[in-house]
Amino acid sequence: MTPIRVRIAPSPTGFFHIGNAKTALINWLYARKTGGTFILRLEDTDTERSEAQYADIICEGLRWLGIDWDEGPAFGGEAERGALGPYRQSERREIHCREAQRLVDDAKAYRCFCTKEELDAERERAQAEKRPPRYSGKCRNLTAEQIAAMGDRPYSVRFRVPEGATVIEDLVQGSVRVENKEIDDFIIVKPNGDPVFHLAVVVDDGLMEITHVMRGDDHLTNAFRHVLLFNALGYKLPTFAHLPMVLDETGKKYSKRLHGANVLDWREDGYLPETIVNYLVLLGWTPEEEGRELFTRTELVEAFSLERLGKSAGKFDLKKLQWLNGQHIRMLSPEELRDKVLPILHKAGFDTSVKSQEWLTRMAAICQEKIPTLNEIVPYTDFFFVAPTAYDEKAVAKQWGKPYAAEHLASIIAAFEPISSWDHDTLKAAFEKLVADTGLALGQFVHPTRLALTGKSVGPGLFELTELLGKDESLNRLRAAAAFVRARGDAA
RNA sequence: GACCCCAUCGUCUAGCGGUUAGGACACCGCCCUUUCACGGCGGCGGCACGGGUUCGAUUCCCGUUGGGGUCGCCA
Repeated sequence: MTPIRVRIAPSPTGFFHIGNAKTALINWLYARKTGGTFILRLEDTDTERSEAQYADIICEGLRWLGIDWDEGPAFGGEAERGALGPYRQSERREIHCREAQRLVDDAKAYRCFCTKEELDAERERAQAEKRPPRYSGKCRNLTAEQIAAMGDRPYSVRFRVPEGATVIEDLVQGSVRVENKEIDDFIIVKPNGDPVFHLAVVVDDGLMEITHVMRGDDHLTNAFRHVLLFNALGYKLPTFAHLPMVLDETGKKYSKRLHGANVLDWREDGYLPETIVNYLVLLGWTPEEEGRELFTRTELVEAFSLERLGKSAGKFDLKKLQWLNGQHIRMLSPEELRDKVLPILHKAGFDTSVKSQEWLTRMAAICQEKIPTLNEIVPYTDFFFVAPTAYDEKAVAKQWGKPYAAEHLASIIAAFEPISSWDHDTLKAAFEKLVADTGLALGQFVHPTRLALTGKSVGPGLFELTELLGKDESLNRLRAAAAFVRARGDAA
C-alpha cells in the first residue's frame, strides 16, 4: 500500500476560516491515523490579495488547534521541511509554466489572444440574452500561421477540454459525472505568466504525490476540471473526497463577516481548542461507537475513519458547542484550568498575584463543574478580588427583604466569629448548628451569606467560596451587608 | 438560468428492505441540592412531497419541492 499523503492548501487572506479548520482537521486525522504525511501548502498565487503576515495567522490557527504538519513552507517561525517543495505556491511559478508549456506542446492546451475586455463583453452579452456564458472557442483552432501573425501580442493559455464525459469517484459524494461539453475551455495561465488556481493546484498535488484530495464540497464541480488536467498531465489521479461545508446557524454559507468564522474567535470567547476539534469533526463524521460524542484529540486519531464521513452540510449550533466545551473543561486538571483562566482574569483587570498558586488552583477547581466557557470564570470569581460594591437587586428583595434579615445576618456573624479553623467542613458545621438552633432551613442562612459575600445569587458552592475568601474578609463583608440591611430597613 | 451535490426530531446525527425509527444538544417537567451548574429520571418532537420497484419502503429508482455549491485572466 502506498503511503498516504494529504494536504491542506489554504490561501492566506487574513484569517483562518472555520471551514478550512474542519478540512485541515479531517486531513490531519487521516494522516495521523494511517501514519501518512500531512502537508501544508500555501496558495499565495493571488499576489493582489495575499499578504505575507496573513500566513502567520493560519499558522497560529493550526497551532492553536494542535494540528501539526510534516511538510510545509518556512513560516510562523518554522523552517521549511519536506523534499517535494517549495511549498509556497508563489515560488512554483516556473514549474507551473513548464507544465503548461508541456500541455501546449501536446496540443492539450492552446494560446488564446482574446483580451479580458472582449471576453467580459461576450459574457455580458450572453447574460443579457440569457444564454449560458461560454467561451466562444475563437482561438481554439488557430493555425501556426495565425499564431505567428499575432506577433508578440499577449496571450493566455487555455486548456482544450476533450470530448466525452468526466467522472469523479468521490469517497464521500460517490460517483459524480458531467458531460465535458458543460465545461468551458478554461484559462490555465494568465497573460502575465501567472498560473491560474486550477493548473497550480493540479500540478502541485500531482508533483507532491498527494494521494487523497480532501477539501470542501464547494470544489466538487472544480474537480471535473482537475481530473481532466491530471489526466492530460499524465499524473496519477488522487482519490477525491469532497467534504460537506460548515453552514452558519441560519443555514447559509458561514460568512467571513460573521463572528466565529475565524477559528481564533472561539479562543477569544473562551473555548478550548479540543472543544473546537471535537465539535468540528462531529459536524460530518460519526464514530463507529454509536452514541459517543466526547473525544480528545488522541481519541479522535484512534477512532477516525473515512468510511464514516457524512455527506450533508451541517449548521453550526452554539448551544451544543457550549455543552461540549463544558465537558472538555471538566476533563482538565484543576492546574490546567487555573493556567488557562488566569490570563482571562488578568485581561479583565484583576490582580491575581496576591494569591498563591495553590489558592488559585482551588479557585479554579470550585468553578470547574459550573462554567461553560473559560470566560465565565470572571463572573464566577470576580468577588474574590474586589468586594461587591452593589448587591443584586432581586436577590436583595428576596433574601434581605424580611424584617428578620438583619437578625439573621447578626447570628451568622456571631456563629463565624469564634471559628478558628476556617475551612469548608467547619463552616458547614457552623451553618448546620444554626439550622438546628433555629429550626430554619439551611437556605435561610446560605443565600443571605452568599449575597453578602459575592453580591450575587449564583456562584461557586458557598462553603468552598467562604473558605477561600478567608475569615477576615468574609466577616468584613458580612458586617457591611448587615449595615446595608439596617440602612435599608431604616429608610423603609 | 445551466450544471453538480444534498435532504431522518428545532440542531448534529444512527439507520444501510421488515425497528415501538435510536442517541446527543436545546426545550419542558420531576429528583438530587445552599444558588447556579453537574448528574439522574421522564416528556415534547422527525423520515419534505408525489409516483414507482417490492409481499413490505426512512432505506432502492424517477420526478417535484427546498437548501447548498460551481459557472473569473480569485483561490
